Amino acid sequence: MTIAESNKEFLAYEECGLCPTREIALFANVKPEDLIQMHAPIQYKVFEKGEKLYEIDEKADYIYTLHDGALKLEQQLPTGEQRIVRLLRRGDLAGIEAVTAAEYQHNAIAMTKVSVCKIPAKLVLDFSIKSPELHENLLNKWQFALTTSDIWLTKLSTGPSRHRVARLLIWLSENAPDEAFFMPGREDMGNMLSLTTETVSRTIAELRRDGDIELLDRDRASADIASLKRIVKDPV
Amino acid sequence: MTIAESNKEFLAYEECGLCPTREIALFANVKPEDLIQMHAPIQYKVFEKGEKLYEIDEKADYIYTLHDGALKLEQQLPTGEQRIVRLLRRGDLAGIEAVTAAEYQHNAIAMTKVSVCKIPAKLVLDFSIKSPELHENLLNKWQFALTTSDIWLTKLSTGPSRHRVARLLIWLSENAPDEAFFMPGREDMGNMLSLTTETVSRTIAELRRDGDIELLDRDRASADIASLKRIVKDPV
DNA sequence: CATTGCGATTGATTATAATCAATCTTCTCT
DNA sequence: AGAGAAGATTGATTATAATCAATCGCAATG
Repeated sequence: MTIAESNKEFLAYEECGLCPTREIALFANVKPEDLIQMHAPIQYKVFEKGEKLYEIDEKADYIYTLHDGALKLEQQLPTGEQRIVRLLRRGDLAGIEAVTAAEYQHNAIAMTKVSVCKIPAKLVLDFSIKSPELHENLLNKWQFALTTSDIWLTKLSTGPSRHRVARLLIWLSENAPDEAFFMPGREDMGNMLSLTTETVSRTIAELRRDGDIELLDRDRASADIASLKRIVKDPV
Repeated sequence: MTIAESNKEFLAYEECGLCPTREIALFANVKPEDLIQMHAPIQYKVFEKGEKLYEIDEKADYIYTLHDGALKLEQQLPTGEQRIVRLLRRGDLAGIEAVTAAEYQHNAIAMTKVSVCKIPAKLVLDFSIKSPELHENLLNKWQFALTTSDIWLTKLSTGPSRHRVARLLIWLSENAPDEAFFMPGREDMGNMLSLTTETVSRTIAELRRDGDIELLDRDRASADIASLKRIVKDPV
């Protein structure tokens, strides 16, 4: 860990007004005077890869805005199968159910080193009534989560393995500014797509042979998006 | 169509306060004085089986509360596959995205004869700021939709066909007061489970032979829930 | 009452993904 | 640098679901 990175752990934004993630997160457009009242009980935190932010059935008192890194929300079936139901990135909210439900509904696990703001749910609920901006943001975040869920159902859980993997890669590469994007481990990918590790691995290998993707790192890849879209017949 | 049924089409609840679905729907607990202001622009409507309430990319100006019947929300892939992402029943909201988004994100199609209230989205958005009760209901409905979506991902899109079908039947039978519950056609079931019509049909036939379910009607069935739960290792 | 048509079922075959098992790679830790 | 562990890949085989193709059953229709 570099010195710069380790410092991050102790860094706290004195005011949410200075937070670089604010404009894409929950507090976008919230009036400065409201923000000042809110920021005090908010904690800035860092989780290492593999750490758990919260777990299923735990009392849901906080919601988290994600500044950096990737986070998975997973559920488990009595048969033992794992299912990753969402993958969160910069600007996304984890534990949003804390606003309306008593317990968390997923295990939230850092897939990379992750930095978040930990916000008391009660604070959000109270202010969402006072601040129309926050109210609107909250509805937007909720809608976004639901839309994403729909995408996962239609695009990532339907069709042959080759299509599913291609669609996941397309989705991962969206919002990635540069060529490279985060590619989770094969097992995690399998748990997002309802496929086994081996099937995902074989499919990735195939796509590599065909020159559709290139692995840059353990968890970074670049892709020929147009080519991937051709596989799933998406408009390029 | 019986006379009673056809009359329904012309029936309108003069006041939302009298609506039998209110307590489980969007306007639960909303103050009577707020309700009186709101109910005027709300229309009571009936759709026949197969009719479309709205379609994808259509301008989203209304949300619908479902009084009776079953409604599917579906999306389509460029490859032609259909995916049913939600199945709505009494008390559920269709087109909830109208509150925050410009266009509908699904095709909404009646699976049975359906009765709804058609509510201008703008009305809901405006009042959700004035009425804390409506605000809370809206958040709850949103959370419920998301939780359901998660269930569909984990329980209906994961594991072997037998498990998926069993889990769908369990889910369908929940909230069904009596023994009988609504069972969609095989093709629709397939589009909920990412399985083909034939596979669903074979699985249903198997469950019938094993005495786990019984078909009462074209679209009604009763099930030995405990037995189904045993199949998917759910706590009985 | 026969006809039509749609949805459901069943059968035969093929395609696909899961499973079981063995390396191979990469990263970590000493 | 070397040992070990975890993850990824590849191979062989089996299980599972898709596909293609009939047939059946039931309800609506003339």
